[in-house]
Amino acid sequence: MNDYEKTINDLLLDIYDKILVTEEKALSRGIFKDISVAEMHTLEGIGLYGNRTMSETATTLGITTGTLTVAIERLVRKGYVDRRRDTEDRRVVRIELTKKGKLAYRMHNKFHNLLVDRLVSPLDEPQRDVLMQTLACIAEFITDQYQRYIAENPEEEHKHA
Amino acid sequence: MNDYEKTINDLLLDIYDKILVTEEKALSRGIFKDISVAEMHTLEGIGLYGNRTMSETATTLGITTGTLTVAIERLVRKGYVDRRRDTEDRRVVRIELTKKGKLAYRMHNKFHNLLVDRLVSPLDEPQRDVLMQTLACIAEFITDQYQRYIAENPEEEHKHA
DNA sequence: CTCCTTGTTTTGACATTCAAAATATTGATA
DNA sequence: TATCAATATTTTGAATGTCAAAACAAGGAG
Repeated sequence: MNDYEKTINDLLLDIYDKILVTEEKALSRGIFKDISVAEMHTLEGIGLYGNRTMSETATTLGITTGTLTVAIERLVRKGYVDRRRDTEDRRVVRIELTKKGKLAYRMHNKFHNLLVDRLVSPLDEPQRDVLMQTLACIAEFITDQYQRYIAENPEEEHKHA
Repeated sequence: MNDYEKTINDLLLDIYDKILVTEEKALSRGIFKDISVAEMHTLEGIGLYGNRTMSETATTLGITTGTLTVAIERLVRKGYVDRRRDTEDRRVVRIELTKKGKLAYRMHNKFHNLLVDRLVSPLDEPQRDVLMQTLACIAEFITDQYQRYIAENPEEEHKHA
């Protein structure tokens, strides 16, 4: 491990260490004090263009449907999510963000947007291309690793969005 | 947020998410199957040069002492940590990694190093520069937010290592 | 109509976390 | 020295997040 790699490693550790706490605190002070990072993640999984089923959403989030049932239970109670049975196939449950849920989603996204903006704004056009290539390359590698694990456990097809 | 920024955002989220899952799976299939990511994090908090107290370690990890007590309980039972009362001040409890704990710590470090190595090895020089810049920018952004939170809560000085 | 399949919920278990109460020890002081 | 406040840790009770497996409900093929 050379100096460059060591620095990258340290940066990654630092980011991972602080990001969760920061997000959690940002949430707990905002307008939507009553949802956790995990719950926000669930809102993201449902997405703005709702009408997705429980299983679809669970797959997106990489959790079991049982876990999602419990999470949705709470989010419905808190008024962030709407849930109703499909009229065509009454086994299916459709979930959707309420107005409040969508608002929370957008507020949280602002945090991400701010970060990305900060990231790309100092870069000129060629550098932006390089950034895109770099991230694409890393994403490809890590997806590869990820798929390898999935391959060993074919039952868990966590198709992360 | 334009298309370019949206793609960057999606790539970042995807990478973030998959690195976490990869780490978790790597642990659960490695030699030390019986410890979770959180437990490994606790081992990291204790560090190789042991003899730290419960409170010191809890502060490093950003958790309460009560939470740490429970975690250490399990890690002692599993043979990763040694715990004994300080002979000078018998209120104090000193914890330390066992041989097995140190081995696990080092193995996990290797995993990180290998991951970073594989991540950057396909990148050319300009890509590496952009990567470094980008991570530094993210770390700065997060640290910034993080500091803002610390400033509002001076009592909780999470001095992350 | 029966039975298999599919989508969801329920249940039981465990990990992680906090806040607050309980416990043990120290050190200062009346 | 006996007492008491402060300090370090553990214990307790509660919430959240998670899974696997069982239970339930509905659809669809014969």
